[in-house]
Amino acid sequence: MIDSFLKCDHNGRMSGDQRREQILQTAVSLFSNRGFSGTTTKEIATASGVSEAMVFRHFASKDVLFAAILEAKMCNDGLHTFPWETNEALIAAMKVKDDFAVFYEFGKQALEKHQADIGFMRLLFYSALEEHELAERFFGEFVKKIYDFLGDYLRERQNEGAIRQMDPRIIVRSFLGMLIHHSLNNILWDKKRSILDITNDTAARSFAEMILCGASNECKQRAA
Amino acid sequence: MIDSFLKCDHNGRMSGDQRREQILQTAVSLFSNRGFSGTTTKEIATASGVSEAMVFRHFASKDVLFAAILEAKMCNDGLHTFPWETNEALIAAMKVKDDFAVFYEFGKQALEKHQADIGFMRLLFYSALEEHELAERFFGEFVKKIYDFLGDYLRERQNEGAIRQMDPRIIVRSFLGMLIHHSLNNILWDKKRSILDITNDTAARSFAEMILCGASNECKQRAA
DNA sequence: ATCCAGTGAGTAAGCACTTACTTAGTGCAG
DNA sequence: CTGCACTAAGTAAGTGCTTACTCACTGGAT
Repeated sequence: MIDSFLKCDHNGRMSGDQRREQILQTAVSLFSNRGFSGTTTKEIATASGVSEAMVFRHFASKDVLFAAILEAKMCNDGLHTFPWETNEALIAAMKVKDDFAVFYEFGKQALEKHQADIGFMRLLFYSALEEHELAERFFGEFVKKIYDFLGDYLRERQNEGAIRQMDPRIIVRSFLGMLIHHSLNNILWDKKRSILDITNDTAARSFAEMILCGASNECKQRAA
Repeated sequence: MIDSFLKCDHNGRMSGDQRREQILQTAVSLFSNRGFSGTTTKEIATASGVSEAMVFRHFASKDVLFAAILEAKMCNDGLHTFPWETNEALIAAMKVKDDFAVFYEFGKQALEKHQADIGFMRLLFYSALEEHELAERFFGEFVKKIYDFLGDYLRERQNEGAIRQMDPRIIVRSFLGMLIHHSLNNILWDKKRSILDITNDTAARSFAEMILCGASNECKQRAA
């Protein structure tokens, strides 16, 4: 149990579970860099330091390997832990109805999560383009719930007169748009941040400010 | 010249130029649906109604075919015609400094362009993930100029006191984020629009309103 | 008779996946 | 503690099929 953690030599013989996990991680990295059809089982084997046959001993087919990755990513990588379940600053901000803090905390956590798992982000996009299961499940099990959660909060604040009367889902789409597009720029289009190089904190702050002003009752910008 | 346009029968014998163009269009569709490595030359040939050999008569290799697509897309599909060069409502709005109309017209045109060429959008994303040349060129030759253009307009309006003092590139990123994320939802993640089903007009109107309120001087949302 | 769009039948390399086999670790009877 | 049966980790060398790409050839229009 304990000393299985110490076995970090990738060249030697591993236990079945260890090797399986290692092949899985290698495959995540390769799939996220080159896509499903752009990655060969030979490459996965070589990068894992084993022969191709070992890949097929642990995963019956390339498709099964991909499915195992989905399962692992959906279970481990906090897809079932939502921001409002763990982020205490966010929970506190919601209790006292500090709208700015709510959006700021939510945004910052999202941006940091994106940055921490670029591989998962890329995998998600590949999955969406190639219409693999991951994209659909991610959308159904995660994104929809975010719309519900933020939408509910906004509706509550609308009833209290704090926020302008409009479809709250449009506000959520706008805010998520800012966050995800910003991350996408950093990950995919402008890795060197030549156009805009700001910290996650500045970004979250700015986006929260803008979305709140945009949704506030005070602003008299034409609604016609 | 003229009657070459009339030859629409895909089965018969075509002129070299016609066939080349047809193979190109077929390839665009297939690459955008399955990605580069997910599409075979055989598929392209069959879908074009010719033998594989014909594909290689017109394009020396699969890579050359892809490069030809990039060239065609960059030249034809309005990558060198910017919104502010053709959209008269936008030009007029800028003259009279009707900020809402500027963002509304810009946004609506963008959303409609995205919707009209889903294939190109998908190709762009595949290119970005697979780090093909298209993504880089598109970003350098198109996106950067949009940042410059909208940024310049916003800076001007800041000097006139109409817009709050903040980095105008953050405003541009927020606005483009709303637009592109919305299109991406419709194209990639939520094709059936189960979360949010609004017209391009409603979307452009809402986003323009929100970005302007968010950037206005009036709103007193916390800046700390 | 001469272009030239178009083909059938290839080739060599690469693909996912399998087989037949070897080696290293483990428990346990003597 | 040793030796041996048993199992699990690992491989080399394939399988048949697909891939990108080639070439000698054909038939219809000018």
